[in-house]
Amino acid sequence: MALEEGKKHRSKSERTKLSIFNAAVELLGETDFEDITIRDIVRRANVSVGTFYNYYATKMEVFYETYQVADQYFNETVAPLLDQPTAYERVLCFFEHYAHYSSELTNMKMTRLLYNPDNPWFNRDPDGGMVGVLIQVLQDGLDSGEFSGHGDSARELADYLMICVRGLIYNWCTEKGGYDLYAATQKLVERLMAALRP
Amino acid sequence: MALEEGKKHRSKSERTKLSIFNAAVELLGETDFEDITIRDIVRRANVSVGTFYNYYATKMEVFYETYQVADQYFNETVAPLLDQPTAYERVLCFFEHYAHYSSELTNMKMTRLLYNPDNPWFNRDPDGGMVGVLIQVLQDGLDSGEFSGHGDSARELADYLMICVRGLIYNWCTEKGGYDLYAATQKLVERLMAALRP
Amino acid sequence: MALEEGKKHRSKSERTKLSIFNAAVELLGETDFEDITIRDIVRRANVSVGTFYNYYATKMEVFYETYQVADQYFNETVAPLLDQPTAYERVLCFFEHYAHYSSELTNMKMTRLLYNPDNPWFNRDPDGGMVGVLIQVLQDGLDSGEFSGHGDSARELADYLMICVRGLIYNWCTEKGGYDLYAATQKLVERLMAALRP
Amino acid sequence: MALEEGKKHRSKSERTKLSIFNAAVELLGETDFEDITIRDIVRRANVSVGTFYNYYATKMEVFYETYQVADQYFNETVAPLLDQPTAYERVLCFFEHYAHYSSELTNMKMTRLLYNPDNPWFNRDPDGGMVGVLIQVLQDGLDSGEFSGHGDSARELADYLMICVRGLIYNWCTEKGGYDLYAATQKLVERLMAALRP
DNA sequence: AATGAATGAGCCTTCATTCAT
DNA sequence: TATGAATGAAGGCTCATTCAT
Repeated sequence: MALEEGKKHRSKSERTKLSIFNAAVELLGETDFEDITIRDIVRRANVSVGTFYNYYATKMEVFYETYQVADQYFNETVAPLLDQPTAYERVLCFFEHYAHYSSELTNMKMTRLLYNPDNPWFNRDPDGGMVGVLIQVLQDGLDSGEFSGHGDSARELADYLMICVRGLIYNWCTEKGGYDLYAATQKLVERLMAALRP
Repeated sequence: MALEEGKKHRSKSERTKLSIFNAAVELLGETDFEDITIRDIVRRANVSVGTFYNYYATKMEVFYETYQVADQYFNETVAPLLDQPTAYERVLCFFEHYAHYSSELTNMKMTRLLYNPDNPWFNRDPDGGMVGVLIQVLQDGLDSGEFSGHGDSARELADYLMICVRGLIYNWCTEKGGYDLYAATQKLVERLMAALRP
Repeated sequence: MALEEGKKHRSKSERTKLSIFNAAVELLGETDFEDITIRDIVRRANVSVGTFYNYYATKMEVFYETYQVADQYFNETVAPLLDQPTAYERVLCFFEHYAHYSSELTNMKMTRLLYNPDNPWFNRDPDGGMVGVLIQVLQDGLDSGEFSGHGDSARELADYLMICVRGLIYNWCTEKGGYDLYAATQKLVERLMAALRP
Repeated sequence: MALEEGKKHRSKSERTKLSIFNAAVELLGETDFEDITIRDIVRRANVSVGTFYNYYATKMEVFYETYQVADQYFNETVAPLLDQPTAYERVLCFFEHYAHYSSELTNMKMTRLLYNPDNPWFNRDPDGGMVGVLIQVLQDGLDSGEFSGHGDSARELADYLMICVRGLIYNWCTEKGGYDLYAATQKLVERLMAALRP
């Protein structure tokens, strides 16, 4: 993923850290998390093991960092794109990006890792991250009467959608990406939205 | 899990194998799969490492076996219980048992493990296992006009439901079983069934 | 090798022991000694591990027994065949059988094993075994003036020949039996005999 | 073995590797190859197991390395010493060094190990290694008419000599080095050379 | 005599992490 | 900052041997 590409004039230190991070992300796209060794990462990043530990205190840290990056991506890049006229369309668009993001960054092990309660980013306020973006869209739909939560809040509806879509991504992972995640996501979300009809 | 409890007069050999299997299942409920060692299992089963390998050729095998057990359970125990008048109720009942089963046997690691393509049981005919039971119920509903697949087959609808419910179980695992899985499953399935209304 | 074939009416016990011995010998012809497990042997002999230990106290014993068998074979079967007119021909004939015997029974690991000083058969009187047969032939040649030991005794000449021929068998083993051991033995012995010309 | 002793100013890394190699060689002189454990090696080398694997990918590798060292030794050290007037003397000298080398480095297990077809050095061009040195000497003798191959090439004659001398070393090993290998080698080679008389 | 389940010491190998340079 | 050699706990698995049946 072309994360960070727009920025320039990084210090050497920043570039080293980024090369480590990118190497980790790349490997995550190819290999199971627990099969990735520090050696794999530093070999790809062309640095030494010692250097790795100059930037990350443990092996987990570099992976946790991808979580932050995801939130950033949704807040800075995706949120501004959600300008479709109906909330329904905006939900679809949100998950289109979610599918895109997932198919490039996530794999089963990674997802599991990020949801590991040891992850210090795990219990952060959901409103601030990518789910926050979705909640906002759903709230808009509830407010305008376009959706009915049948008693549930926007946050609860977001959980409902996220849980199911993650189930799909999970399934897609187990099938080794053997089908089109975009199309499958779109079809699934359309179905799920049936429950939000007023 | 009370699996196997009804049977009697097992040979010593059968009892040993069962104690290993049960120890593995128990540990799976407490610990990550990859953090469970052979030594952990045999310590709990009160046998030696050598004994473990008398019954299972590799560490994986004992876990794969839980998969078989699940299919058996659904075919032999759950299927006969699905005698409610409407297909809708039977679907709910199926997932009630699925939630029950999952909350006792499954955890995140286990699910992931079982979906590992290396699992020889992974590519078995789905109609024969637990999903087969669900497919049958959905087919009945489609045939009677109680459901509409909107162009999808019973198998595809089963996938839709299973994917989402697994997403829920997965979420439940990440939250360390912090909420009532039965209630959550029931609520989710009711929502999902909105998409099957004719 | 058709060892023991001529005898009849063995007791069940004798037949069991023989089947174990034969299984061990067969495996020795296919696999390295240290890669043969008790399980391999008993599986081929169609008996249980317990039965193995009823007849042999340790894994080694069954292999050591082949040594005895070799001596027997040379004393009982080969010796009577050495009736050629010249000692030279008798030496060639002896090694012809030696090559035959080796190519069917011996492999590198086995040879090494049998020469292991822990082998209780190792330090037995050489005159009694297969080398004894060779020594006799050489003594005859020395006595008749057909050979000259250039100061060495028949025993020393036998060692000279045995050492070199074993070197050949050893080489043949490392090349996985890739050439004709009979022909190579014959050629080698002819060469070695040049040193025994009066 | 005094290999490598002349060199100085080795890096720490080189010294560590050498200490592992030397420990392995030492142990080989005392114990069967298959009875030598990694732990034995590293204990003697005063390094950790992990360090062993920093230098050798498998247990075999360290032993295979002795093979390379042997070739080097013969090419770099022995070959220049073969300056005697007759080819016959040069052959004797070659095997004198061979006996020296073997009695210090080789033992039965080692020889067997090195001849293991899994050894990547096994099928290397023989002309390049120690046998190459011998072949050259024999070729000289054939060219000058000092020897007669009776139809065989220098390579074949070298095989003849090597096979027999290895048989001797093998015998010497089985007798736990209980006699003077130099003297025995000299006597044997002199005998073997009888077959090369024109 | 025959069985085979049970044993457990011990093997090879991996890899996150440390630290002297 | 950067390096990479060194560490060592820990893991999966093997197999000769024992012994109750």
